[in-house]
Amino acid sequence: MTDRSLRQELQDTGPTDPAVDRLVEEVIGRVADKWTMLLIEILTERECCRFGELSRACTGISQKMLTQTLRAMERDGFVTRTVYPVVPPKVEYRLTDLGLGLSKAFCGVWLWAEANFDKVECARRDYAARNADEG
Amino acid sequence: MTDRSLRQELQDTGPTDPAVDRLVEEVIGRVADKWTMLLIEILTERECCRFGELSRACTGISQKMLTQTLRAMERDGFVTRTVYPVVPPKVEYRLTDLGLGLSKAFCGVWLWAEANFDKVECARRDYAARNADEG
DNA sequence: ATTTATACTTACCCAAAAGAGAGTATGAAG
DNA sequence: CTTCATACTCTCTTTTGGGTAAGTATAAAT
Repeated sequence: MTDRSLRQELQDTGPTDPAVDRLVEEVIGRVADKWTMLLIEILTERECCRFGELSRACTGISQKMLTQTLRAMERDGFVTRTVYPVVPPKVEYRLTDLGLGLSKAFCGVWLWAEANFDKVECARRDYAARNADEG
Repeated sequence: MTDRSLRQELQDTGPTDPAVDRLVEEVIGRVADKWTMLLIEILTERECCRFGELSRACTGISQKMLTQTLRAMERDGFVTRTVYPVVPPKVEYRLTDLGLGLSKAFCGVWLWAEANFDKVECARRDYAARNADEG
């Protein structure tokens, strides 16, 4: 894809109504979040997860953040939350179609990150070196 | 793309070295940010922008945040910053190849958001209604 | 009777993020 | 001599993010 066609693809999606713009940006702001992206990736790979499983898979997340992020994802329609009335409690999370669509959209970002994280590291080293000399 | 092939596409990218995982997640954490995404989109559409132009295009951003985000983007190698030694100052920002690649990766997310923000709104209404009754 | 397991919820706290607003440099225009 | 333009930078304050730890419910296992 060329720069030109990319620019067009972004512009051809509509007459960019400012109200729609705000809504789109709100959704982006909500979804462009590390934990949300990670959880969506995990749920894409494992399909169906209990709370504890997600907790173990999502390295570094606290219980609080996990609960909080999952609730937000449920509210936004990305996951379903199924509570089994047993003791001890059992709750299963799985992606909805909407969540799966988001997962596909994120896929490109993950692939880009996997392919380019080394370039980012390089850029940081260069920047640091440049600023040590001249800055 | 089916669920199955998406899962495979995510898994086929390598033996998932935990060290690489952490680096990838760090980059994602850095890049999955509302302002970064917005600025990359604006710079994709306009190609070359001065500070003030970005400030006007990126509704709601403060000067401080704009400077800060642009610096981080420069450090990570997504934009170049060209300073013209004139008065009043003139500084131009434009995407690097790396930044353009990221822009393409984000493209899917923007298109998804434009196509699905209404479904998210729906989901939120449903969730609120459900919790008003039963919660 | 006590422990265990699970998925939370609540309360408290700190650090980091982010906004507001003033200050800076400087040459040209009036 | 004052004003203006631009792209910051600095300081101060508020807001948010996110961690820790304790509490809850309850049936089954010991």
